[in-house]
Amino acid sequence: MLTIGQLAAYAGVTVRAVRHYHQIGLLPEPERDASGYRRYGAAAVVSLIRIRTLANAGVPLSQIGRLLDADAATFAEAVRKIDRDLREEIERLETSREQIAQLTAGDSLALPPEVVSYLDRLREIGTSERVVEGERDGWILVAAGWPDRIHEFMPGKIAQLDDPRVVRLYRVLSDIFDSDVRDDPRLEEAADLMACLAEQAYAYGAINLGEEAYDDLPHDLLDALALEADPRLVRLQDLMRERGWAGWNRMERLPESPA
Amino acid sequence: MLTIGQLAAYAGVTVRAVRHYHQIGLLPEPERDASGYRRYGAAAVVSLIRIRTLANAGVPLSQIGRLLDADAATFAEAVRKIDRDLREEIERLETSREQIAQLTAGDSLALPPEVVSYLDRLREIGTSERVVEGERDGWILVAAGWPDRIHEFMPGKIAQLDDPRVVRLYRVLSDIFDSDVRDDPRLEEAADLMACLAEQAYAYGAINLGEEAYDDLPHDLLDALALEADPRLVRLQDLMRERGWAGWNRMERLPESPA
DNA sequence: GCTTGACCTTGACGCTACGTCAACCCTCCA
DNA sequence: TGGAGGGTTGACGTAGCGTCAAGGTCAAGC
Repeated sequence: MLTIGQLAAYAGVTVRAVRHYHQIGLLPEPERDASGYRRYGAAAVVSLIRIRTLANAGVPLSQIGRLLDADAATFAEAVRKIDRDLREEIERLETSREQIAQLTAGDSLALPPEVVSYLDRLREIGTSERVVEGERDGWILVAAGWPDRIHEFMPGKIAQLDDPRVVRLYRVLSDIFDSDVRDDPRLEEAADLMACLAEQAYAYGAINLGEEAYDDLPHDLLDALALEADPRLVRLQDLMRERGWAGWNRMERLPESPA
Repeated sequence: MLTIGQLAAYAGVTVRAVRHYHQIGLLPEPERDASGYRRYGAAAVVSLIRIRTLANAGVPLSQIGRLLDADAATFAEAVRKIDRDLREEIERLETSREQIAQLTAGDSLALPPEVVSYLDRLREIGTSERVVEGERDGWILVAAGWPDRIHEFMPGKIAQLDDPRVVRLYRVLSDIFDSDVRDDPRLEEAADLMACLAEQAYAYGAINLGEEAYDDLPHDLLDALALEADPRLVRLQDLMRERGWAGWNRMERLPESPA
């Protein structure tokens, strides 16, 4: 007669595993000797080896019991199902591997490559890290909610960076938000630039077009994100309203009012 | 301000997952409103999306916190390690798939193919299912403990089945163990056959040879297995001893005694 | 003002396949 | 006779949430 340790050693498993199989009813509890020790016969070794063979093949313990005394057809069917599960799991992990291969560093996290190069170009034209991070977070929201449509936006955004007024705008914004001045006079200049750009876009019809096409974007979420990032943006929003523009991520021309 | 449900919906995760991230400190708990509800800003959506991006890529939650604000070098190193882990896991599952592909049906469980064909040949020569199962269990023990050496045994065992005396032996044993007779007279015939075969093997030197080479086999375990399977084998063992042979799986010639 | 349904709260157990104490008992060997 | 090295049960820990349970809250329609 064998002790639990000897049984485990013969089958190449741990004592704990054997007790676990007892607990879940996979291996029947053997007789105890006078001192309460479990005592096993040679047949238990065979049972245990058969269990381990299936377990090593990736069969969940909950199914091994049924499988061990199933007919050939049932067995084959179960084996097919387990193989399917394994294939799916492997595919999930392969996908994970591809995903992490994309994650080289900070920016690329949750962002498609064209946005990453847009952010890089922002840095090149002298945009401060704070402002770039703000842009990044905004694009993360867009990329998460509208992964397909982001490809429509980016070419235009990247092209904008060739406009010297846009470059100037980002530099001014960088200066403003890198300082701690509460009512920065440079906010006026920024507002002027933005109004000017909005005017142009409106003339080209880009804004009306956008209004319809991008109606489902989470503009309020993007607005909230910006305002959370820096309260001075509230002031900038006011200045824009003075110039006849409302909204933040989506510009709207206000009805003319007696100023 | 967003409720937890809205936050979760924006990021494409479950409410439970968000609460879990709070619990493990991955996502900071937000302020509560008057009624105790959690209220989130837009920045929380960005944080949550960044977390999910890493989690979807297979990064364990316990590491995501460190990773989100790590420098590029640390990040790259961590990504490499995670990729290694994923590769290992995939390889383990691939191995599992290969294993279950082998497990077509009953016998092949835990047995190499040559043993399976040996068992099939046993059936062909008219061996009963009970005896075949006994043989199978014995070979499972041998295959588990000495997976390499089993290739040394099998050719000889398969060749033995061409000997009409061996065929006769298995048929007699099948008859005996399929019946319920306690002191079956056919046990005598079985003993005669076994003694005869042992004598021949001894003459060819197969037994002495085996004695040294297979000294490390678990003969006592194999003996125990047989005796557990059917108590009538004890009687057969006695009969063999009368004929000058001891042991069961490994025969030994007894010293001649005045009988 | 009341109901109803959808949403929020905390707390707790469940899942897989065991690993790892803790606290204690039993056996064997020098 | 004592110590090493077995064995016993019981309980918690792992990863990442799912899924009740037992309530409190909110918004809408009557």
